[in-house]
Amino acid sequence: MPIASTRNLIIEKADALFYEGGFEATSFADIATAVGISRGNFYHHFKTKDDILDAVIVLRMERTRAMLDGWQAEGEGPRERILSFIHMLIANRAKIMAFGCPVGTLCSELAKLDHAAQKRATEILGLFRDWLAGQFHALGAGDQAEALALHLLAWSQGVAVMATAFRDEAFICSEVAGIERWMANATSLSHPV
Amino acid sequence: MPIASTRNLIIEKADALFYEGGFEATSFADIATAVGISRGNFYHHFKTKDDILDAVIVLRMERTRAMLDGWQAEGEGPRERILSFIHMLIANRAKIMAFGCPVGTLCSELAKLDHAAQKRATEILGLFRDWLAGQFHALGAGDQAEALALHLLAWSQGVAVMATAFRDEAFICSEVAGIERWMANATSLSHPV
DNA sequence: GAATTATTAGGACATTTGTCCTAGGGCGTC
DNA sequence: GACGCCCTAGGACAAATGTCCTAATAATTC
Repeated sequence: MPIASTRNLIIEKADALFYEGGFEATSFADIATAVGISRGNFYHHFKTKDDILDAVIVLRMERTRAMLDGWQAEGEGPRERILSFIHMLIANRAKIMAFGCPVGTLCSELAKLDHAAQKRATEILGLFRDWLAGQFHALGAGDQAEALALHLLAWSQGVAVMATAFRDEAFICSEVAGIERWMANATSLSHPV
Repeated sequence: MPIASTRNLIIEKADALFYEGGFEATSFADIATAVGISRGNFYHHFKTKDDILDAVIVLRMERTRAMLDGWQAEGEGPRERILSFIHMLIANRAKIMAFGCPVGTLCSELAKLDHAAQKRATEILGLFRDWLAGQFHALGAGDQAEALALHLLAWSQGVAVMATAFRDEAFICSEVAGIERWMANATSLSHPV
């Protein structure tokens, strides 16, 4: 856990505000107010808004890596690890219904803004993809591992978008159940989708 | 086809700009420039930015309804109609890779902005859901029809998000092929997912 | 304790934002 | 030809935006 320096506080609050309100709609003033510092102080830590975005992406990458490493170290099998990933949809359902998936919505927004950081944001999705591919590989999926990983990522992204649009908690649960059924079906894993 | 009045031109351009740049990031000036009129003229047609958004949503609803009605009238069976829906992912892949799904990204953005129009935007997704549910019902899915419709909608939304993030055309194609396989499998249709 | 650096507050700056007003031009109707 | 009405241009307006400067304070180093 990093020290609670002003800089880290800014990144923390910016992370939440970018998630809950979007990058474009969140202003310097919003973040400064949330942190409780003056706008002038802000400039000492971050020269531009894009610099904050970069820092937020770095933070999210570190947290994602830490989360994946944590699941990896828990000692259970790849099937259980994949379920840990999927159950994020349940654990974070309230926030997902309100704001969507933090990574997916950021990638979408940055794509529309034609923002240089979009590539880096996508790398977070890449972390999930590679980690999931590793799990599927361990399950014996062979060269289908990455395709299965991408498919599962897309599935969860779709659930997040729909859950946000319809504010439908039951839908999240039924889709997660569907993924669990899909995971339990060994045949599906050698023949993707 | 509506007449090309200034008002309709504004809605048309706003529709494209909202899609390609996002609602929040698109300004009055952007739309006025795209249409080729002065900002003052603008106000005569739309009092607020939200009014334009409403008009854009109405336009998209009409176009969606027209598209669905068109597929309905083509005389083929429900299975072919559902495939028409899915093949939008292929037909619009260039735009989807650049800007995502017009409806999904709008719903996500409006959710973050806590915008009053989010509900209306979601109704466009509702049109697709109800139409798809009708097709699944015609396929004999019974009371599973709506669940299947939501699942397929989520699937396509997920593909759109991933395609945007990774700019991956091959992924779109392979997922569409997966959906076609899923559609061809009658067993899946009585046991969703 | 002095010197240097890091951090802070407050505000300036030009630009852009959404919104709104006014004045005039083009139009058809009496 | 005069009237009224829709449409248009241009700009005014306060507020907010990202960016940047200066001066004062706090912390660290010697």
